[in-house]
Amino acid sequence: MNAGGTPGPRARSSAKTQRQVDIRTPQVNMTDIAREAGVSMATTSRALNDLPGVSAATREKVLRVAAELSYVVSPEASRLSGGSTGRIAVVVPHLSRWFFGEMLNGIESVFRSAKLDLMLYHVGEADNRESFFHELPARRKVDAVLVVGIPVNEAEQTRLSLMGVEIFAAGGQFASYPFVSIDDEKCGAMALSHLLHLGHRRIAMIDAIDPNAEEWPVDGRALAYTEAMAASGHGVDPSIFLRVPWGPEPGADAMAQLLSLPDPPTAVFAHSDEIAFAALRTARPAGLKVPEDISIIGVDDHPISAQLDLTTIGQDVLHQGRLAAQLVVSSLAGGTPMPSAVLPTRLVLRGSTAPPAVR
Amino acid sequence: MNAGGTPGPRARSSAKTQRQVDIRTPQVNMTDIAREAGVSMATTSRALNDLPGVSAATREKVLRVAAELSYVVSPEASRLSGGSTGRIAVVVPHLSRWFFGEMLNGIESVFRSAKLDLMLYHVGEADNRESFFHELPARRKVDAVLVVGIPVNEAEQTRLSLMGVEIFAAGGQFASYPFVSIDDEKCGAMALSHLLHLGHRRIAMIDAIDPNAEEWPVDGRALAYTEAMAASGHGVDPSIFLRVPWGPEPGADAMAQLLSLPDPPTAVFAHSDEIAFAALRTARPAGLKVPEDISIIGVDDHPISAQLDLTTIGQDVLHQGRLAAQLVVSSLAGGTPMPSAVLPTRLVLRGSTAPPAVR
DNA sequence: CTGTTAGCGCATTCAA
DNA sequence: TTGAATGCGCTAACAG
Repeated sequence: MNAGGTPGPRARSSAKTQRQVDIRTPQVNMTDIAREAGVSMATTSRALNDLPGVSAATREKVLRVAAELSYVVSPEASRLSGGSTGRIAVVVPHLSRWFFGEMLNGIESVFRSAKLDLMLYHVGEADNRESFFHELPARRKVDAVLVVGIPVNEAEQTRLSLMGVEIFAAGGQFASYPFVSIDDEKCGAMALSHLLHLGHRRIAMIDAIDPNAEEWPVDGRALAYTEAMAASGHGVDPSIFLRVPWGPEPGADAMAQLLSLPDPPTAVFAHSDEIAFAALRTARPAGLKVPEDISIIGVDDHPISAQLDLTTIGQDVLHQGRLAAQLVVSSLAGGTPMPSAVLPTRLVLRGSTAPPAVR
Repeated sequence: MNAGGTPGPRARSSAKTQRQVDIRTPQVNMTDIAREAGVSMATTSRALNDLPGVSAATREKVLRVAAELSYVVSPEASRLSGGSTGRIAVVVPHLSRWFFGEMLNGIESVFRSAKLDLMLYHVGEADNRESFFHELPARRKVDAVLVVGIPVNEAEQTRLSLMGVEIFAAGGQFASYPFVSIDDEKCGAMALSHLLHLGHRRIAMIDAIDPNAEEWPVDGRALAYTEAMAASGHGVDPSIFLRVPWGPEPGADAMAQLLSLPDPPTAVFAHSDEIAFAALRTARPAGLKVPEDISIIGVDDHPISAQLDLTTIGQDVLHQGRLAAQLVVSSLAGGTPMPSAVLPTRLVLRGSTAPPAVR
């Protein structure tokens, strides 16, 4: 009976939050724009979704009306009825480090132009990581997951793909799912090659490890270090191969430790620029000049590195982010999948490295 | 006819992306768990949503079955049927600057524990800004918008509130909507007070302006500078009050310009630490020692500031982010609204400031 | 305390 | 090329 034109259940009496009145602007829905455009909902839907089977004139009219009423499809309803969510989850292990901000920057720009919404998730500790992989994919909250800088283990991969969510990676390591990154080993090799060519023999490394991660096979940069040292015939001296948690303090402590050695290194390869900054900062008060007394090289080409005159192995993080996002977009679009990409790194020569002082 | 037990419309032939087969794991839905638990969907829903009116036994049984089948309610369906979206839009003007990363960090942590999803939007240029405010609010994509570091103009506010989306701000300025920030004027006053107390008379400011913004009433830090200089009786010399675009290069250029003056300043107040870094970096090659020849003070207490021994006006960005997010959460929860907050700043005394050299 | 019923807004068959 | 009808999975009245 009430199927006629009566208000019906539309006027919900606002269950829990007894608000004054439900003054919400009447939400424009597809029915409205269909009526306004003088066509059926089916046609409206087709026009809006750019599907075939709609005359140009009709489509244009629908789009115009939709624009006028500033209508946007409800992602919930669209989703429920079988479409995609139009959302991508981006998972990062850190938010206040330059590298991840830059990645987000690149990723966001691509998603924005593809009209995809970016859902940001910060997974640090193991527990929230577990809850992330458990909860997020559930019920298809997103169409895909793009993880930045961290590995996804087997179980997590399985869970995601079971839920129909594709995985992509940026800035991590080579993975079984599509990814974009640099070659950390080559990166390390470049740094070591530079130092060795300068004539350094006693080269230290301050490697940064993530206490929360236990799955990355081996840190490529550290691997390159040990290999290069071994290959050069100098061998790896454990006392100058330090692995510390990421951060300024641990980095500074490691540097101090190196400098206090009876036979300190003449050069230091820092896992990343931010660690190198700490090393630079520690060398000076210790009475050492960079690069005269000790050379320091980092990785990233952080914006501040130029200001500190730090020699580094540069990578184009923004580009990695963009490329990874494009990987996602193109894959979702369904065309031929883009291949994973390994981006080049480059030696950025500045003033923090020089030949060792003659003894 | 096909209403019986035939595959029916479930086995969609995947319109655009002719995938191999639709091998998706059969999604468990509420109907399944209701059947399995031997109760109705309504009861199941109530049990799952922790609503009253369900016997303890029944509830437990439902929860157990749900757990066994690792079932999670579909947020889409749940929302469609009348709830909120559970999503908050966070709008930032920059992504690769420390300040914004730290803000995101704080914000994300609160949203995560409140089980809200964070949708990240980067609005830089005016055009994408316009499209953001035009597209986003429509159709309840989010329950609220938290803007970081930028103002929202009247039109944008109107548009959002019309769509039933509440606005909140973090790290910006005082606004008509709920916000959390520091007092930029007081912040500037602290810096100036410090320099004046040290005995500086000729104090420069390198202010960073955002070329894209035109709406912030007046930059509080710059205002404090001009006021303090005027109040101290030294007046404002336009030749040492520089306003440049944010960034290392503009900052360095500004510093170089100051140093090339016939009567260079003895102290520099930089809009933010990152500008101060550039200033530090520029002073040295020019043959000036910091702080002996020139004092430099920044704002933020960026992690690298400690390493560069930069005196600065510190602010707790992480806390601002958290507080702002809590503002959103509590408001959405519907209880008594939390008040806007102005967080304190502090003088972080380091080695880049000292009394001016006696002439 | 529990089940029945009716949509939420949209995409998608199928028939026209 | 279009329209009418159906259901996506769930919540919220309303009865029992």
